[in-house]
Amino acid sequence: MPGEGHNSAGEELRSLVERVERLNEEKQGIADDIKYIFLEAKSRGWDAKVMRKIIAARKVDVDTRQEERALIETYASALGMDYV
Amino acid sequence: MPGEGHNSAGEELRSLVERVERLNEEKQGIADDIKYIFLEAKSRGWDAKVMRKIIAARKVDVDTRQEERALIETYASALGMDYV
Amino acid sequence: MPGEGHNSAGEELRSLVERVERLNEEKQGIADDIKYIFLEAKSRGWDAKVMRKIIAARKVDVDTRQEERALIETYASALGMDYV
Amino acid sequence: MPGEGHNSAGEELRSLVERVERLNEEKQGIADDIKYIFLEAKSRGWDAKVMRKIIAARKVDVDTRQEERALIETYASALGMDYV
DNA sequence: CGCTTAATATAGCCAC
DNA sequence: GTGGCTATATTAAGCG
Repeated sequence: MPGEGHNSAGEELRSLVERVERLNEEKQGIADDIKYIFLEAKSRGWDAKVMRKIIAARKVDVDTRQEERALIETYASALGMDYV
Repeated sequence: MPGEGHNSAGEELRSLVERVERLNEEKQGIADDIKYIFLEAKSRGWDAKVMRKIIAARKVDVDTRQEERALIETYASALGMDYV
Repeated sequence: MPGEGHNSAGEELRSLVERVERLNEEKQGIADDIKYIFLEAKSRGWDAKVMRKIIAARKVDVDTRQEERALIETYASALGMDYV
Repeated sequence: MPGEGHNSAGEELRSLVERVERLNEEKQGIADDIKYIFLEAKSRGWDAKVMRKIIAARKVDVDTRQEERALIETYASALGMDYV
């Protein structure tokens, strides 16, 4: 452990731990906000499961996906595989 | 799907989706901050894995933790294992 | 814990634990075999990273993927999003 | 890509990929077997989570485990925490 | 509340 | 040997 013999070692650790805990709380708060939005959407008749799929799909940048496909297809064609 | 026939249905869905996406970005930002703190801690000589255990332990009370440990020791003893 | 008072409880637990451990060893052996194949492929000039992509792509059944896309596109069109 | 111009290059790649796929299937089969054992254990009243901890513990020797625990306690004490 | 799926954490591997 | 990356294992969330 760092700072052996210095009484400030515990303070440093405490500070690091508390910073993480504070951020974890913020993160949880945001997760709660998201959950609330899905509840709201559901109450308006939308399907949360499909919404999640859309959000996941949008997360993958189109260009990145196309680049990946080009790379994959180069090799896939060598296998004669049916990659749609 | 709600609002079939109203052109505002897509807008409502879009709004909901974008609100979730915005919050997801914030959440990811915080996750990155946390990761950075663990890197900083590591660079100062602290063990990130142990820190995570400490942070998890601070979330549950002493009794709960003792019960979990007692259960593990019971299983270990049933196997004739040295579990310290 | 089950079998409280029966001396066979520990035997049952031991049996379950040892079955899992045995299977874990087998699984590890196969993982080693796979690692060896990638080393062999590399020595023949193939790119392991791309091979992994191909393997992952083949794992997703084409029909399943197309069904998912149809579902996603239904909703995506409501957002006017450019899902390629 | 190796063997450019030789029609056997694709076949070599295919062979490598299929060998990996075959082993992945075997590996998955074993993973399923393990999952089944935990279900069986659960149905007999054992706690799968505790069993996993026991199995993990059996992989490391007593000294290592004691050192890890001592480190956690050192951190906890630096924070003035009750860690039992 | 159990069962399935997503998020997170850990560990192993590879390249630098 | 350190740091990023991938894969696995564990945990939490969501859904019926």
